[in-house]
Amino acid sequence: MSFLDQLNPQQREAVETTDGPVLILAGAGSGKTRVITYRIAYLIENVGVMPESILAMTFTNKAASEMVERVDKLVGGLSIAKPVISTFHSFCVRVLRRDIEALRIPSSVPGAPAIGHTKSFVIYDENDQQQLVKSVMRRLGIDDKQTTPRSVLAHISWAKNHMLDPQEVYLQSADPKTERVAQIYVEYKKELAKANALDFDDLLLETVRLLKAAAGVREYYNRRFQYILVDEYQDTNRPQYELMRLLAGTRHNICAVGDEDQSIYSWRGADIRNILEFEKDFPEAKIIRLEQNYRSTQNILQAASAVVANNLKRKGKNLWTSRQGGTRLGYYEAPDGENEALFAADYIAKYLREAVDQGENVRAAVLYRTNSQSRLFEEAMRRYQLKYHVVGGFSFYERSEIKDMISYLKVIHNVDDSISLLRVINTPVRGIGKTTIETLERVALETGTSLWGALGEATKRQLLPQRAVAALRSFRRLIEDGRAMLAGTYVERLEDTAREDQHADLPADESPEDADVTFDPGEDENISFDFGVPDQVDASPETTGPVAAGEGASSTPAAEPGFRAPGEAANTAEILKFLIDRTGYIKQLEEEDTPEAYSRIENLRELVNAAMDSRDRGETLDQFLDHAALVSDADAYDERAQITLMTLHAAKGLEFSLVFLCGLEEGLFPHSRTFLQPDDIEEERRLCYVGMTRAMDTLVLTRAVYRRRYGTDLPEASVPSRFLEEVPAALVEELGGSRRKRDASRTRVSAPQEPEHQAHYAYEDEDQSTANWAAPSKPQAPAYSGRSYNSIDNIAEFFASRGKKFNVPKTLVEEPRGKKGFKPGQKVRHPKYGEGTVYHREGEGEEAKITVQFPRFGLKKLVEKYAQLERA
DNA sequence: CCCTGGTCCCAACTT
DNA sequence: GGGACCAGGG
Repeated sequence: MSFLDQLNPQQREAVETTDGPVLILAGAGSGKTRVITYRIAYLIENVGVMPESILAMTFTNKAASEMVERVDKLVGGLSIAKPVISTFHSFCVRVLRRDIEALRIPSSVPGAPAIGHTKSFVIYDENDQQQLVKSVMRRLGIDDKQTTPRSVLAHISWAKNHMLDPQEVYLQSADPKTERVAQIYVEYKKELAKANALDFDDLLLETVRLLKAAAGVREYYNRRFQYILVDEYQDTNRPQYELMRLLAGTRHNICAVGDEDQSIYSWRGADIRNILEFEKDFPEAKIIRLEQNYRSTQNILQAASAVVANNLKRKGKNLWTSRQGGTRLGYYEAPDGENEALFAADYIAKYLREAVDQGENVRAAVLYRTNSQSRLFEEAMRRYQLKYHVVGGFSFYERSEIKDMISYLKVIHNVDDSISLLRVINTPVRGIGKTTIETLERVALETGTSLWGALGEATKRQLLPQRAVAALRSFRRLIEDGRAMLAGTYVERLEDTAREDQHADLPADESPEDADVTFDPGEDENISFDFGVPDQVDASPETTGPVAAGEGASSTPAAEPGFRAPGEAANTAEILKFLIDRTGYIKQLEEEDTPEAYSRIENLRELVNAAMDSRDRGETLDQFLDHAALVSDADAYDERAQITLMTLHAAKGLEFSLVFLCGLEEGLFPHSRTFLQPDDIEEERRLCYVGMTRAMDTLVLTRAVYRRRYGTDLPEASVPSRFLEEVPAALVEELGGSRRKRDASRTRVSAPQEPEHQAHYAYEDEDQSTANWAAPSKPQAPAYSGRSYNSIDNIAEFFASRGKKFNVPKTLVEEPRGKKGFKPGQKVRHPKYGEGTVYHREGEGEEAKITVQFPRFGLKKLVEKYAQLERA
């Protein structure tokens, strides 16, 4: 095969060793993804393996979708059947949707339903989990001041990742706090079961339990998947490891790929021993090392290797590259976080411009330790009118209006989902208040049912005032009608709906109000807010997979795209429209008549669009919900974006011509929470290694001398990250910063190495500023106080004073004050959001804020002075 | 019962 | 900078 010629001997061996266990130790940039994808192609084309009997597991959706794409390029069009390439969690959901009921056990009470989850289970995200823990703690009377729900949840998750059940946590507990956690854990589990819900960790745990307990199910998957690949093996945790072993069956055609130097998820239970002891698990294993790095220059590789060499717990390896030399690493020491971000924007702007001039297509990334650092970089990029893409951060599915609608869908899908029910029972307000809910909760507890069950019971027992009963009945009908639509048995009840809500007297599809939520068929495909990867991953088993849509007793038979005949099951989009309409959700927002409200309406339309897309893919409601739970818009990693902002964790597996590694300060990176454990520091160092090795040509390290912790606090002086000290000085070039002698603690900057630069530093004017470096723990006002470099003018001034050729964009320096004065109705263009219409204006002169409606981004409030708006 | 505004924490990484 | 929670008035 011709594609094999593109591989080096080790890669080729890794591809061609198809049978038996193989461990591929793949150093950074050594062509790991290439090996996996070629191996899949080789199995299909050369060995004649059926595509659908290949299973590849990754950690992130990003990695999965990239792999799908690359495999498609190699073997696309050969067959309709595709290999299953999926994250661990997505894979588990599919298995559970098919077979979880095999875990059900008959009730001890004759005639009572069996115990255990059904196929209609819902997935609880972190928020849901937190609500659940909170309510359990409230009920147990545990003060959540000392034991916060957060910490309890973290503890429970830790236990789950190590496969400890509540009893084991209790037995191992040595302090009252852990005992309380065990107690909460028990109740938490019960509540999940009652709600027919699984949390993220359960997805893995229950799948493992299922494959262990149900031999038939296990055999089914063992027959189905003959070749298994596991990516990022160094980051597998205990449940993932067991899952892998169960799936490998007795055939052992397992191929694990990993790099112990890139293990960065131990906090999620990843056990580095999995990779270190692969040979013990599979004595017949073949080990293949990929040590040629194709990505980075020698300088970058050498620097990264020097840093990670400080770790004691590693096997050690020799990565080499044929890309001799290269530019030295840059180091820039910014006075503060704002300046650090502006420097990055400036540098990247120049870098990209030069590349364009030379006809090169390059990509740059800004990497940071914590998500909250992104804000400053975003602002800087906007000021420089640079197009950028942020990975992570806020999610579409985290917006309250979206969560509300998703919760409605979840309740319709599974009425026992009490957390979701609680969210929507009075949203929009329908007169069901605290007292009513408390009564329901009490009844639910007494009768051992979910809140939905309590709803009927409380009405029957006449425990509530007439008003509340009426409100509850209205809510109940809404949900029942939604369920009837789903089942295809929905019959219009005019007399009910008319009394309840004047909107409900028409089926969703024909309602005149539909203009709010529906788009013309010709148009709606184009108005898609990109909040998910194209779901080839989930779609693949549709055609061939074991988890066919609507199989068995699934409550959600597949719906035809387009309209439906009477009596046929409604699809997700139709139910959504029905809900929006019947609850009057949009109508209420319209009455609010605020920019924010219209923005929410816009988001709801996007949700309907998403549901229509889902329908067109032939997905059922549960698949739509699974997607919403597992695939966040953070995964919409846009490869075409020239500039990407993200955390170091999110950058794993990616590469960029230029990488900015920012915030290299003790306490931030390495993070302060890792100081206590030497092992944690080693993990931070690996994270640093991962970040550095993302760079192909240019790597710039930066640090801010002063950094603000929260928005308004006084900035604190920082100590340079220890990782900076570990980079060999010979490989580094100072980019106008004041990098002092190696040992920060004894530095008084008494003898500046580069006086001409130092002298220009504003904070050098005052003696005390240098003292801050020696005693950084004490929060202190910046020594350059009185002069803030946050304001635009000062930034320009600052750079001017330093004599640096650091061109702050013109618009920053010469403010076109009052020149614009955009008025409502006017069309404008924004560098990031594109064309929009001015909606509202408030304030005077340069402080004026204008609200602009952008077709794809909804309403944005912008300060006219800063927003780079143009007439369109 | 509902809405508002003030206050108190907080923020590590991800499925 | 911002979400979660609570007190107090309508």
